Amino acid sequence: MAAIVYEGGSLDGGSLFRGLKFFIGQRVPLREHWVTSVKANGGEVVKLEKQADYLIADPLRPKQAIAGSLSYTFLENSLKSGELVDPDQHVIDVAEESKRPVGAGNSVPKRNTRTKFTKEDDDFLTKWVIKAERKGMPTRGNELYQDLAAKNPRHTFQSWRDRWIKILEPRLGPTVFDEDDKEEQEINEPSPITARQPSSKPQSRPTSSAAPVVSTKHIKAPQTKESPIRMIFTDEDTALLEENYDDIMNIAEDEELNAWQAWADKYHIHTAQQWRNYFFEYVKPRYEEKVLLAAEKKNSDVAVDSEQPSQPNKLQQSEAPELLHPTKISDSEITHTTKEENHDPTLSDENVFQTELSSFAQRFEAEVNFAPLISGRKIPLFRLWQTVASEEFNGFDQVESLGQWPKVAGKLNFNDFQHSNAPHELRNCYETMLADFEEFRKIYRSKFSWHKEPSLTSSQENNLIQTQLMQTVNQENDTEGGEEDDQEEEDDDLDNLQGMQIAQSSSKKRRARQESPTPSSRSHNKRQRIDKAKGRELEIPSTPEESYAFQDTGSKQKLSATEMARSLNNEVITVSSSVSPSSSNLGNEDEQVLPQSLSLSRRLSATPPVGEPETQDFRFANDEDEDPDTPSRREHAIGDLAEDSSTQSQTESQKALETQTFIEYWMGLGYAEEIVIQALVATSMETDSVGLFLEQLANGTGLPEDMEGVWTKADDEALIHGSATDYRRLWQGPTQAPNTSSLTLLEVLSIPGLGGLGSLGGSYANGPFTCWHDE
DNA sequence: GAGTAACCGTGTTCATTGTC
DNA sequence: GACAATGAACACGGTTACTC
Repeated sequence: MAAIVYEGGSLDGGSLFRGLKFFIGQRVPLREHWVTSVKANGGEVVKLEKQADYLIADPLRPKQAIAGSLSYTFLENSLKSGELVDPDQHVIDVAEESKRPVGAGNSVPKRNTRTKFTKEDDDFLTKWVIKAERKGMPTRGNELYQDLAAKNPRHTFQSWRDRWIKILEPRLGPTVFDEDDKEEQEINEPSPITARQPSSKPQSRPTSSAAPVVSTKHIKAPQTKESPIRMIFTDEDTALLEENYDDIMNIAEDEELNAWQAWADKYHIHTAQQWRNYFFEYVKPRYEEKVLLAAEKKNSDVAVDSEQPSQPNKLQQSEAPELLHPTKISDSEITHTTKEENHDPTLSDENVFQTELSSFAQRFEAEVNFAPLISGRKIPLFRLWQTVASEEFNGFDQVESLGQWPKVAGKLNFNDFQHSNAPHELRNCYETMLADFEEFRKIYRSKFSWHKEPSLTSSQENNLIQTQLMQTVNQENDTEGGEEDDQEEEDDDLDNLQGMQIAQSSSKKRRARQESPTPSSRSHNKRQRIDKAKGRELEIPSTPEESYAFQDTGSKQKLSATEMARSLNNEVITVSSSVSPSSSNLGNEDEQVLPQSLSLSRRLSATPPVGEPETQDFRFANDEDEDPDTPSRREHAIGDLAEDSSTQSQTESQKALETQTFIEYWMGLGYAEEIVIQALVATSMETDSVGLFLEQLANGTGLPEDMEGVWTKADDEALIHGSATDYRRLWQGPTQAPNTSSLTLLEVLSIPGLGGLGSLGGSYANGPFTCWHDE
């Protein structure tokens, strides 16, 4: 062979590569040069690798080289030498994993024939992809189709993938579901969607420019192919899906395909896939977020909107009622006793429910999720409360004993097949967040049957409340006389002592110490259920009582009147008035009611607490001067309560009995008697605070010194020099606190000039207990 | 031969993981 | 935390069998 050497790429022609076919990779350096050189020397550059005798590639890119490829140095050296050099010396060492043969390669089975996609293939593929998508798997990756190809080798995974991406997904809907599917659909039970979809919905709706658009990630058909299906979803579309949220979520997995197709058949404006994508990508997250926000908003509303009287379902009406209660349980379904007796407003008024539960939880530093996630759905906690507390189920204990949680789940539209775990989750949810609340309310409501008093109207209750407050003021005025001028500083102390009790109305006297104590400073309910939430990080916003603390004076009375109309407070107020509205002895009245109930009610965020009248002694002492309306209201209230005045003379034996009851109650909860007594002493018989201290005393951690209601050494030092010495004799120390039979403290509460319990200092666990009287 | 669609390869982007 | 390595996901385009 005549060797023609082409130095520097000269192209004078030759026969060096005559008869040889080369495939030169696109990324080979100086590719054009090599192509020209090959052709100039009689060779042929082919377009297909498999047509080539030699594959020329870049040795610096072995991964891109085909197995058996030669480096371009083969051409270079051959041209230099004028003869073909040994190709073996120029073979590119292709990495094993990247080796691939010419053409389809060996990594996948080479198919000599094409396999047409049948309808069965398409259906199989569609169901496979939808199923995967529902599990959150990517539908455009390789893995999904590799698995599919392993299960159904009629096509390669690439082919399956292509089929879906290029063909089925764009046109999904009308073409995916063939007659066979429809027949199958007819055989199966009608899906919830088809069974419950509204019959009068328009079949087409105007397009809203502001409406969200289905993700083009999944649906690109209208952009590439002729399709009557529009991409824009209107608010009506959204509302339609939200209305059927529960039903959609209850669709069994194997029914989903047919259900969406049926849905799309009825609402032709979108394909089944579009409807489905839109629902899961937009409607469902949005819906759940709305539920959550609605719950949170209610909490904040409760804190801020203190002057608003309880308006049943107000929020529900204003904020997507169907959202919060897509399948609302009717009041009649919940209870038939609402109008006659013992109506629990928490069952009918979500605002009340959330208010009271928030307060209850706050009391125990627990966190309440008003939109808990159950089997992937966020449900309003109120609905769970309504359902379990309804007459049909009659509370947690009955549901638990009768194993009715599946039935409860059914009531909440959980599919027993698809959401098999929903009953268990609902139970846990209820037990964690509602069981104690329910128990509390049961005890509380049964304890005070007065609530069933049918003759006591709301206005009467309000009047009772007013009267209670006014009588408290009267008592104070009668006993303190002109000492009111000196009350300001004392009020601060009272604020500290009584915490939120005064917060509602004594706005001007708020001090930093009234701020909510740190979580660690609060004790917890001893019971286990509540403690479950103990470890959670508190996210409860500023306490509602804080909000009330800044109510203007003019609103105080109104606030009391309206808020007290709320159930729990009504209960307490009525108790106070009916049992013994002894206006001057706060402690006495506290002891008249169930300790836990009382303490809890005092913590109720948006409502004046149980012992409000008593605890407002000093507040109203000031308020009297500020509020010109007070006298008239007082007269009115007194008039309403005239018959109760006879009950104000509580005997000491009654007091002793109540004190005993109080202590026994807490002992019944597992606290040692001395612990209860110590807590009582520490709180100046402020039963509201007892619960806060009991746990810490029981744990041996002692009482915090920076906690409201706990009197510190520093406080004592500052205040010990007053006329309190007159009363110091009453206290010998924590260990000598009044026992269950001692009413010494109770007597102190009514000592003229002392100002009731409010002016009585608390104690700290390890220091001398001190009473004082501000000069 | 042209058109279609099944099949395939490759480059880019991005998220995850491991290392420093 | 920064960086690199790795692999999955994705988009795009090429190849080729098949049909008309």
